[in-house]
Amino acid sequence: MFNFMRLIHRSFSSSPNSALQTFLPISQLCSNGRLQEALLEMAMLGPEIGFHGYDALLNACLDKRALREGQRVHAHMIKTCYLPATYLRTRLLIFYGKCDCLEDARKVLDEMPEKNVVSWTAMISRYSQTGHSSEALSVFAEMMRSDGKPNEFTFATVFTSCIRASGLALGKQIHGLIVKWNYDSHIFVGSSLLDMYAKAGQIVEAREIFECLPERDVVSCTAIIAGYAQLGLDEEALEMFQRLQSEGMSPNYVTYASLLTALSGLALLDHGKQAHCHVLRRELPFYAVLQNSLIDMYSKCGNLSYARRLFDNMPERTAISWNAMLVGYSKHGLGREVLELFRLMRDEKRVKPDAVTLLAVLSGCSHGKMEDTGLSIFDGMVAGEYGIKPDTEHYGCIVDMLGRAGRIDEAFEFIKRMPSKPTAGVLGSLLGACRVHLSVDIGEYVGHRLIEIEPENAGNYVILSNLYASAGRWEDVNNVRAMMMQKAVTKEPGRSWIQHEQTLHYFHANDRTHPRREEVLAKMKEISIKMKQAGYVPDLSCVLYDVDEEQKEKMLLGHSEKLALTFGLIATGEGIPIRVFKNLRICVDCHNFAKIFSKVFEREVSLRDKNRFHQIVKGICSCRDYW
DNA sequence: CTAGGGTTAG
Repeated sequence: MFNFMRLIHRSFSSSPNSALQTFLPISQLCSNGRLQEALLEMAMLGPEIGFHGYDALLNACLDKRALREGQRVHAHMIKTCYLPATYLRTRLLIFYGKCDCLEDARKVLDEMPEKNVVSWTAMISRYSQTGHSSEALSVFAEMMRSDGKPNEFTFATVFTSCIRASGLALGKQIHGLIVKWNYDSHIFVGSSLLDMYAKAGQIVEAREIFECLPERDVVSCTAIIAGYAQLGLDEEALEMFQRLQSEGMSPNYVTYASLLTALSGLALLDHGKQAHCHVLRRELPFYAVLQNSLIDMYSKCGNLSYARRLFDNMPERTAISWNAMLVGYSKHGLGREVLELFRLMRDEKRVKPDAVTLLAVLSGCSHGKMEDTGLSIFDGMVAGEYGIKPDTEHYGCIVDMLGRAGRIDEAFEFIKRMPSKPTAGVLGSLLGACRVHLSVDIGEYVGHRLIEIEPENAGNYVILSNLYASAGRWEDVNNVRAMMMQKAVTKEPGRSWIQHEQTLHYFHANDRTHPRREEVLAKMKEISIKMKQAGYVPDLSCVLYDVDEEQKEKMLLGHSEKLALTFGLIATGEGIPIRVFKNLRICVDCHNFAKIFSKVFEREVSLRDKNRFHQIVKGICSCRDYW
């Protein structure tokens, strides 16, 4: 009896043309992965394939992302005048969406006589995932107009498009809606919502939403970590990472990518290496995103050879991989390496250079003292050679480059030639150059225009007053300071830090907070004598206060990077390299001090400031005194 | 059936 049944069964499945058995075979063939045979079967039949048959076919096509096969199924429905129900139409929509045929998906949606939450949401999220934010929003708007009720799936996806396409205003309105409908404590909705606030720079709001979530998971924690890291609030990012771990969650590869951004910012090489080890030991998927952030971390922590090794071993490099590596060379002032790598990138033709690539290349020319090469690359961009038209940022980069080289007049002319109005950033970098090269006339003009454009930015007042100070125009200095007191918010204070035994030691100018400050000051007194014997002459023009010379010298020795260097000398053993980091640009006097320091105490010194690296060995700096 | 977090720029 048993054998007999099996015989019958076999004969059924081996004679596909008999209309009697169609129904079972199609779905069975589909679930066995035999899609081609199922399609053959389909071709022999009419609308009697029915709901289950079509559903199975579409599922199989979706599984394999088999676009042409799916199109045949769709065509078959039309040819046989089969009228699919909302469910099947939605499956069709999802199929087209996942195959990146968004127009076809949209057509299916438009032609649906009855749309439900799932069909609306599937369309919105597909638009959102492929970066079509404004389309996503317009479908959402249409959904609201036609009385469609969004659910938690819809809200979880819509905030991403809000922030990308239309700023925070719309997002806030929708936020109001979800509070009314009680979706705001849903974890998917909440993490998307907090992410939106974080990306808009409203990190306090983001944190509040995070804290109000009834439960937390890796994704919501990662969202808040990434939010902090993207705003440069690196310590807060680290804190949240520790909290994630202490609450027993396992970081995933996205979490590590964001963590590494924060570690790069703080230049915590040891922690970065630890993170790298964890990733390898826990066998997390080693996606390009993660490798890119490792490349960035190593190069920003001064370890270019590790970065390059990772880069060389990548099986599949994205544009971001190339960009991260280019930026690494650029920050170390290695202009020729930047150009060499850029050439390789263009030769390889696997990925196209993007706007950031060209920015990195131009800034590489800038830091590497190769202005003329930079200018000719810029001309190439204008001529369409790289497929990237220069935007404001590229113009800014050229202004920065010319300014750094002391070609202030050219930089000024260049700004006048810009097709759009110069942004505050562009003017700011020219003002900075005027300060460095003591170009008082142009600096005065630019400075006052900048203050008109952004009166709240304290940095502008500071640089302008410094410029006046170095020209000895103390009355103007006082005027500018008075204006600043009236209008501006306080500027970020300069500080330097150094890592010692798993702790970051921070120093401000004339520090009064560090527990070992007395010891550091005593040591500073001692070494300043040795330094002077070795040829250190304090550069009093770096002091921007109208005080006597003795006072000026004292102020110079109080600079935060000198304190950190001195601490490094006390805290570490002979011959150990000292690595100091500063949140602002390093001053000329401190640079000179560090060079002589490295010679006198036989220490390699590595200094990373806001813009770049200085690797100092035996009194010679990798920047060749050009920065 | 539909959903959230990601790396590079200065």
